[in-house]
Amino acid sequence: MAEVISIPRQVLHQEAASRLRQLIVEGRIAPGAKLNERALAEQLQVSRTPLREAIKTLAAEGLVALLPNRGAVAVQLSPQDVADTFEVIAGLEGQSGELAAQRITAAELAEIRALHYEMLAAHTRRDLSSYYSLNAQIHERINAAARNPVLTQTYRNVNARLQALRFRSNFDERKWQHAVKEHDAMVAMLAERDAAGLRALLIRHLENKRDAVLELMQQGVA
Amino acid sequence: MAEVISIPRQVLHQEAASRLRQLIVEGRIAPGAKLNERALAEQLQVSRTPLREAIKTLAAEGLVALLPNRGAVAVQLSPQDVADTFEVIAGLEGQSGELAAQRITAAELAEIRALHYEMLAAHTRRDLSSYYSLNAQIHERINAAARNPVLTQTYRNVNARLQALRFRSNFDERKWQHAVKEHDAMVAMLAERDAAGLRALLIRHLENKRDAVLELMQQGVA
DNA sequence: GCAGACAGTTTTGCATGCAAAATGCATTTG
DNA sequence: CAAATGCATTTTGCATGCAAAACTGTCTGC
Repeated sequence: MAEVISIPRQVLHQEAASRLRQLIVEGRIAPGAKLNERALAEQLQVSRTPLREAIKTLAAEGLVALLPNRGAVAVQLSPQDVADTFEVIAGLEGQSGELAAQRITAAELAEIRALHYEMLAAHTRRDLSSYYSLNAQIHERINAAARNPVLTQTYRNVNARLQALRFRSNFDERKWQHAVKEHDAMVAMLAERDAAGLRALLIRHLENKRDAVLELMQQGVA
Repeated sequence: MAEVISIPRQVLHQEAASRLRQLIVEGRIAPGAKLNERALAEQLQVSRTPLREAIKTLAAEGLVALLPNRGAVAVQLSPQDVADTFEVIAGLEGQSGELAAQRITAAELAEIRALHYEMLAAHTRRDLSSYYSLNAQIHERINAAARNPVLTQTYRNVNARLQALRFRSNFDERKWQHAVKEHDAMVAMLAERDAAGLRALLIRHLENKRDAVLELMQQGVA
């Protein structure tokens, strides 16, 4: 007889944390929105105890803010917060690129190149959703090629706070063109194992993304 | 009549997290040691619920590891973990120095210089405890001068994992001398606002610390 | 007409109880 | 004698209950 009871793959508080993280990163819980424990617990089908543990986890990751005796809210980043966060991400990506250029294997490089071409296709089709996903994958792969799990975790953690924002950026055609060009250069520098060059390029690339996001924020789009 | 009941300055789970963090960072809970919820709750004078929330916070900070259905243990870093962590810290400190050189005020610089002289005094007296504390303070001040709260938080978070280890390093007289010299150069470069130079110096400084710590680990001292 | 007080409700924060998983230990078995 | 088995105990993970704080809306007094 087959298993009747479904086995939870993770413990509940981790499952709850994953799903809540996704809700926030995807913007389905708006920045600044209050997290009502009872309502969220019902939505996620867990009791308040594991949910509260999940909230503490996300608080440590910087995705929610805790207001003593007043619960938790999804973080709302000020333009200054966004600028600061991009500055840190730029440093982390720069380091990732620097290390990746030294440590990447041919297979990894080939995979990044393949993703890059897919991204070009998405750009040509003006398929923003695919473009965004492929873009994120390429940056993740560069990070992975640096072969430093601590760097990867730190990068992911800080990056998560920006995901909701970047979701709608790159609408400006000229900036989009420019970002694609920068990606071209990235692949070339990776192939040439140009550590310093890739580092500098990634930092500029992130500065451009920062400016694009800040501009959108000022227009009230994000 | 005066207040009879003491007002808890923070909510319990945050208080518990602070104290537990301290226990781990100071090495009073050994790396790899299991965290028994009932015993810890009694020691910290809280019930298991806020303690469990505190443990989730520290897990997100990377100070404890969660073993599903088997509780939590204080992290034990392998030499590779230590090397990876130092690599990230080096990047973060390098960036801190780079930004600090651009943004530091005269007052901040003066304070760092004062701390530096105190550190020289501690070194002359072979007062390792004071030296260690002043050393950490100087690095914190440089970080603060970078004026980026996200960078500061990220730095603190990653750095916390190493605190227990560095506690006993720098016993090697020659390396100690060299570290002090590097600190001399740091202050000079800050004064000259030499961003690139300070960045490079801090990275080298951290590489030296890394090597010292790894050496001690191999000797089984830490 | 509006600030402030007040009662009712909601919500958070914590303690406790209970089921399931893990652990320890003695006994059995090959 | 080592490995395996079974039982008792411990420990974790979660649900629930309760007190205190925060919020809401109403009413009173000026």
